[in-house]
Amino acid sequence: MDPCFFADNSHLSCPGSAKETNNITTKRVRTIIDYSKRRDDDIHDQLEKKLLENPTLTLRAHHSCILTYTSKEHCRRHSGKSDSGTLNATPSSPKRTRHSEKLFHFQFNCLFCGNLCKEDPKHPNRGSKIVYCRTGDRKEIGQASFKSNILRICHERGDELARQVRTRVEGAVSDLHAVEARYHLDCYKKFINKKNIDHLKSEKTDETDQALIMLADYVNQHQHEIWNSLELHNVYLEYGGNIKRKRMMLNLKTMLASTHVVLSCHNYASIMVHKSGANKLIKLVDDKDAAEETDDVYIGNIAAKIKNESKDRQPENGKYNIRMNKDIATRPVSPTLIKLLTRISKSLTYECLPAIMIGNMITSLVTNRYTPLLVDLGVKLKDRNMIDTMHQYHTCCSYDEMLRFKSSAAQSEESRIGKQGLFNQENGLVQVMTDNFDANICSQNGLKSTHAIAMLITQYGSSNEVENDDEDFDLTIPRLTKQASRSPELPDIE
DNA sequence: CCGGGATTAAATGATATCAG
DNA sequence: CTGATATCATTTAATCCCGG
Repeated sequence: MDPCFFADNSHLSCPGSAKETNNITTKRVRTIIDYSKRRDDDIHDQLEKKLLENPTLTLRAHHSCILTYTSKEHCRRHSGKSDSGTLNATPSSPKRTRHSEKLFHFQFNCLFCGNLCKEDPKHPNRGSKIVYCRTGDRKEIGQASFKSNILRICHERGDELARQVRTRVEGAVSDLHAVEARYHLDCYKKFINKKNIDHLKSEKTDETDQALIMLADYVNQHQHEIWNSLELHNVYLEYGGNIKRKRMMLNLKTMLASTHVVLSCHNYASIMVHKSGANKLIKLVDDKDAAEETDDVYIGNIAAKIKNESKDRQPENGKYNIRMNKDIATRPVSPTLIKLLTRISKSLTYECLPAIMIGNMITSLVTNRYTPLLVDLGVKLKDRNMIDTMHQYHTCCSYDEMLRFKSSAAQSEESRIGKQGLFNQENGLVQVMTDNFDANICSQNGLKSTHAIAMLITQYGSSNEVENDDEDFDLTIPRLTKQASRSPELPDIE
């Protein structure tokens, strides 16, 4: 067999005689010369000499060797980072698909909170009671239907939750009972609760609270007096105000922020005083550094707490989860962190995915282990570039870890299947059903038709084992060591 | 602080797939 | 078939981390 031209001609590592070499046409030889010039090596000199001697020169070489040699990518690698401009080209952003949006099914999710709304067959009485929408309209004429009632309350509430609920309700093609809508009784109660609605309303109308404005005027007129919150609230009530003391103080504080200060101490009524008079009471320090220092202390405390909680919840090192759901994803997240996040934004609550993501990222960074969610995301991303990119942001595991998971999963599954013994006739009759099926336009053969057979193998009786498995099925698989995941032990074939 | 194992990013090589 | 590109596993040097 003729040796590969590239075997001793370049720095490429040619597989040598391991594979058959191919005939290389004269045309291709010329392209090799071109690339050789670009690479600035001595191959083009050699080849051009040979070509002069024999204008119809052909060579023997491995196809892949030529591909590697002439690949733009390899040329770029070879020529170093001189033209690294293209290197920094950012990878295309991931496509936004419809299924990346949170899905809502009337049959599975609560109409109001949007969370899973299904009875647990094992514990039917556990959790909030589930109500199924049964009737379309009220019997009495003139009574608003359940649907229009909800829409009315949505209008009254006017908050984010109401917006979501309205989208759901209006999205129902027909009546709610027709789409088998359901909801948690508690959620419904919370939703229609008058107090909650009033609370939302009062929040909105704070700015136009006449009683508060009058109170502010009153306080302004008596600049030299010192008020405590109880006195202020009494005056406020006299003016016809209707919100609680604490909230009133907060609102008043923001209204009078430029002229008055509020001095508060835990368990004592807050004191409001004009800034000019405050120094009589307490020596005021307008020191930014001091404020920052106390901030530092607070942040330090919270950080330490979150760190400890995260460490307590670190995922087991030797196990991988094989299932993924919100519960598993939330497990490693520090509750304090969630509290903090919820304070920052209402869209970062305990239940929402971004908060879970942030929590997982933090736990992973603190404990230096990948949480199940990160591994899951890594597997989902699949593409190496994506994984590398997202891993830089620590939103998924490293590519290596993903490989390791796959390898662990494969080996674990292999041993499990081995034990199943579906094809062992001693466990019961093995039944095989086959049928051919019609052409699928996507998978046609050369004759533009498919000739495919579907096969189903079952065994009655062998399900016993599976059912047992289901009861307390091990939801984890062992995490193999690096070495074991790379060089799998081949199963013994008997 | 240090040593050694574990992990990682980047480079590389091999093969598959795409497009003309 | 050719050339370009995508995909993927592996190697390697650098870095990290943990226990002593």
